[in-house]
Order: sequence, then structure tokens, then C-alpha cells
Amino acid sequence: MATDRDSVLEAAVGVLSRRPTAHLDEIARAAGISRATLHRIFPGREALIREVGTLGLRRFAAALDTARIEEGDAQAALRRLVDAVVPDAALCAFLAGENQLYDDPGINDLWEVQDARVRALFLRGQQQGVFRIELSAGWLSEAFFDLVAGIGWAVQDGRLAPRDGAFSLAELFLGGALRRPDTP
Amino acid sequence: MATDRDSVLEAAVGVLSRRPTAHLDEIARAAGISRATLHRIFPGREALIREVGTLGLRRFAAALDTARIEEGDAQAALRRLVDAVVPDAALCAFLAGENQLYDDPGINDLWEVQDARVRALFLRGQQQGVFRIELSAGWLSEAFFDLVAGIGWAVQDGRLAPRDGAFSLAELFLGGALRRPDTP
DNA sequence: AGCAGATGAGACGTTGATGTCTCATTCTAT
DNA sequence: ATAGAATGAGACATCAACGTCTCATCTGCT
Repeated sequence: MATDRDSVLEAAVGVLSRRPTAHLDEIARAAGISRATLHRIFPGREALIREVGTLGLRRFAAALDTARIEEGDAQAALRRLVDAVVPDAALCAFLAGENQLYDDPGINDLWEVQDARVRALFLRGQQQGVFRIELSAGWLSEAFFDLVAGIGWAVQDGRLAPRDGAFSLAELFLGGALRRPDTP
Repeated sequence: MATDRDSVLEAAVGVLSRRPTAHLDEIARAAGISRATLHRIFPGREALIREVGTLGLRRFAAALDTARIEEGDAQAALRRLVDAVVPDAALCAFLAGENQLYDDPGINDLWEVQDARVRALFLRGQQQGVFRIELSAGWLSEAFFDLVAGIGWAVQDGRLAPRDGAFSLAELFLGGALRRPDTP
């Protein structure tokens, strides 16, 4: 049952995104299973971490697909991306915190592909005159991901209401913190 | 010699901000000393991590002081803060990644004080009509710190030139990613 | 040169998480 | 109801990092 595996991974994210060094006991308890069963599903800790990473990247890639970021106006595409990615913000928070994953070539490649897609979105937006050209597409892409992770942490720790996630992310990232005098 | 301690902590940050689970061997090698000497300076791993955390918070607090964030126009104060904090972005990146530190009450208290100062800055800016009121001061504060950490990671990994750090941070955070038609 | 202190290299025991095993219990399908 | 499979609980060995120790070497000072 793939659903079973994914539900365990889901629970693992909840623990690991906060404390990447959490013991397997803790993860198993969070998933509602015993440590023995956890080992039956995943050969070991390394495999579990890797699976969580690939799940996060699969979800992120699915969000890019759902948002159809390659189509239409760049700003509208980014707003669609925000809505699509915020539900998986916790997974992105895990990915952001687990730089160690970049040792795995498979995960690294998968990440590169998705990151390139987001960078292309910003580049396209800059060519369309929608996004600012003073900021590099690479930095926009990285900063966007940082803020998505920030949403994930804030929601998990109860500092931000889940309903406010998409709005807070889109408004801050697109419009910045400054009040615009011309748009009352 | 406090300078010696700090130089070791400095080196430790370089390693720990990327990989929080790095072995003491690795940290000692990065600092150019042996593991034995590392143990002579810091009683153990826990003490080392705690010292790195307090160093980061001291530097962050010093940046808030240097920028005089309690004085004058909120936007100008934030720009001063950006300039003051970017040189220590790597330390902030460590603080952001090491949520585990929040177990220590001393560090937790110190963090609360600084976070409250930043939140007060945003609240003041909102009252002055400088910052947008649709975004909560708490989220602005958290997002700002996330982006500072992002700067630290990007610079450390060579994805962003150190000279571009302050500009990229200030422009994105204050003005957002959207191009403003009215300010060519 | 000679001495005191500091450092590096390495050995050693301890500790805690991990991986594997067994066995009793529970769930499920027929 | 019963056989088979799956799960939980716990014991056990392994292993890697940690903390401590000793000793040789190096540095700095007189």
C-alpha cells in the first residue's frame, strides 16, 4: 500500500522539519506505528530520509505542474504556484533545512530540474516586464523557496494561521513590505 | 584570549550552518585546531553549540544596536538594519536552521528580546504608514529573518556575491518582486 | 640553551542510536 | 472459527561519535 508509506512519510516530515536529528523512536511514535514496523517499511534511517526528500520534491514538482507555471502571465503563474505549494510548505521546510540531502545525486538532480523551472519562470517574467530585473532570477527563485519554507515553519509552530499562508507569501514576495502610496 | 574562542566559533558556524550534524573532528579541522584543543576550549558539543548560538544572538543584537532601529523613519531604520546584519548572515542562517537551540531557556529568552525589537520596528512602521498593514508584524519579522538566513546560505554556497547581499535583501523585502510601473 | 605551557596525535572506555532478531498479540480473510 | 499475515514489544549486538586520558612535540619566554 503506497498510501501507508506516504502517511508514515507525512508524519516523519512533521517531526524532521523541526528537529532533523530526531530519533527513529520519535518518528515511529509520531506515525502511530512501532519502530519495528518502521524498519519493515524503510530499511534504515538513511532510506527514510531519502524517501522524505523525494516525496518533498515530487510534491513540489506536482505543484509546479498544477500551477502550470510555464503558461501565461508570469505574475498569474506565480500566484497559482503559491496556492499550489503552500499546502506542502512543511515538506519544503524540511528540504530547506536538510542541506545534507544534496549528497544524494538522484535527489540533487531532481532538485536541479525543479529549481531550473522556477528560475525560468522568473526569467520569463523579467522578459515580460512583470518582475524586476535588478534582482537576479536565481536570487528570486531562492528567496521564494526560503519564504515557502518560512511559511511551513510558522504554520507548524502555530505562529501563522494555515489560511493566511498563501496570502502572506504572495503579498510579501510580490509586493514587498512597503506600502504603495498609489494603490490605496 | 576571547579572540581565539571567537575565531573557533566563527569556523564552527561555517560548518554547522550547512550541516548541523557535523562531527567535532570536522569542526576542529575547519578551525585549524585538533579535537583535543577543541575540547579544551569547550567542554563538549552541547556547550559549543550553545556558544555559537549566543554568539549569533549577540551579533544580531549588536546589529540592531548599530542600526539604531528604534530611531527615526522605519524604512530608513530597516535599511540600516540590512546593512548591519548582512555581514553576519551566516550566523543568522545557523540560528534559523538550529531550531533545537530553543530548548535552552537562556538562548530562548535572548532570542525573544531581539525578535520583539524587530517586531516593534515593523509595528512602528505600520503606524507611520510606511509598512503594509495587511501583513502582520510577526510575519514580517519572521520573513525578514528567513531572508537574512537565505542570504547567508546563498553567499556561503557561492550562489550570491557577498557584495550583492544587502541590495538583494533590501530590495526584495521592501519592494517585492513585482516591477513598479510608477517608479521607472 | 633551558624551561614551562600549549598543542597535536592517538588510544581507550562510555554512551546512545541503530539494525536485527524473537515471540506474543492482533487483525483479516475465508 | 481458524489459519495466515501483520504488528507491537522487547532483547540483543553493533557501531560510531563523544569525552577523557597520556605522551611526544612544538612554541614562547627568560
